[in-house]
Amino acid sequence: MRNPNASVDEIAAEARVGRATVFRHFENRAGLLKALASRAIAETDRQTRLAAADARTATDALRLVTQAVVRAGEFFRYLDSAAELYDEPEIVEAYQRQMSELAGLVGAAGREGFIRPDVPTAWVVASIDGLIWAACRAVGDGELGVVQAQDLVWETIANGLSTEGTREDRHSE
Amino acid sequence: MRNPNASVDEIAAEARVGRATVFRHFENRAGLLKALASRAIAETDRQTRLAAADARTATDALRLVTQAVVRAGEFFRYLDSAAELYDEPEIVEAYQRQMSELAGLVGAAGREGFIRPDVPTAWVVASIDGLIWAACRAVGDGELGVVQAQDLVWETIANGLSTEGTREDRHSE
DNA sequence: CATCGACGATACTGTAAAGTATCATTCTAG
DNA sequence: CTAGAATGATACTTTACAGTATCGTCGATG
Repeated sequence: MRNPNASVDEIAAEARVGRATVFRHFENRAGLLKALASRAIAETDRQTRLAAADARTATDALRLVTQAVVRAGEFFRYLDSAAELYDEPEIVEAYQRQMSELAGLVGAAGREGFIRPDVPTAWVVASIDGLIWAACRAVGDGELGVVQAQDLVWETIANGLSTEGTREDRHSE
Repeated sequence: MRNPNASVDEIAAEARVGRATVFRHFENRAGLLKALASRAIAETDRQTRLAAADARTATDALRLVTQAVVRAGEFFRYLDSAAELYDEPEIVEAYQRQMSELAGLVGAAGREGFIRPDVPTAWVVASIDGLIWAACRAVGDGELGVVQAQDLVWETIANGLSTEGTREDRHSE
C-alpha cells in the first residue's frame, strides 16, 4: 500500500512472510494488487453505507460519507499511484461507480440548497476528492488526527478557509 | 509525464525519437526523470515568482501563486506518482522548499486576517495543495477550463462550496 | 504421537527492460 | 558540395524480477 512499485520480494518481507507464500495466496503480482484494490473499494463502500444509513438529509449524508472516506483513507490512498490498476475493468468500474454516487449525493445536497448553484457539480466532486486526498495525506504524515482531519475537511467544504463571509465570522463582526 | 512507469522504449516512441537518442541526451532513465522533475520545479518557481511580483498584500500573493500553480499544473502533476524521485535529494529538497514558501505565505495571509485563526496552518497548506491537485486533474480531464479552475480553487479556499455563511449568499437572504 | 497441511528457504527458468556498441543515414553548417 | 555531427536501427550484454518447483521444517489436529 505504501509503494505500488514494490517487488514481490519487498512485499513479502514487509508482510514477514516468505516470497513463495505470497504466490500461494495470490495467482500473481497483479492479482495481489487487484485484491488489495478490491478490499479498499469494499471497505470504502462499507464505511459509506454505514454513514449514509444514519443521515436524514442528503447534506448530512454528504458530510457523513466524506468523513467516512477520510476514515477509510489508508485503504485507498495508494490507489492513486497504482497505474497498473487502470487496466483492470472491475476496478475502474467500481471507482467510476463510487464517483457517480458521490455526484448523485452532491446533486441531492444541491437541491436541498446546501451547494452554491453557481459552482459546477464537477468541481464540487473534484474538490471534495482533493480535500479528502489532502486529509488522508495529512493523517498519514502524522500532521493531523483522524477526527480533526474529518472536521477540517467538512468545515473547508462548507465554509472555506477564509474569514471572509463565513458564518462563524458574523457574530464577531 | 503521463506515465512515470513508462519504459525508455515507450518514452522514445512517444517523443518520436530513437531509443538510443534518449541515452545520448540523458545519462540514464533516472537522469531523464530527474531532469523532467527539475523542469517542473523550475517552471512552477517561475510562475510563482511572476505571480508574487504583482501582489500588494500577502493574501493577494497567495491567490496569485495558487492560480499560477494551477496554470503550471501539467508540468508537475505527474510528480505524485513518481515514487523513484523520492530518492533524489535535490528534488525532495526543492519540493520541501516550495511547501515551506507556501506555508510562509499562508502565515503572512493569516497575519493580514485572511485565514481563520482556528484552522491549523498545516491544514491550510494541505488543503490548498489538495484543491490545486483537484483542479489540475479536472483541467487535465477536460472537465474544466484553466481560468475557470483557477477561479474555483480560490473561491473554494475563500468561501467553501456551501451557501451557508458565504458572502455571496447574504444579499439573497 | 502420528499425519497432514502450510510455511520458509532455496534454486532455477524465462522475460522484460536498461544500458552499450556499432554502423548506415540524414541533417546541417560552412 | 562536403565534412562533421546527430540520429535511427539493430544487435548485444546484463540485471532485476516474476513465476515455478522442490524439500525440509514447523505446527495444528485427531
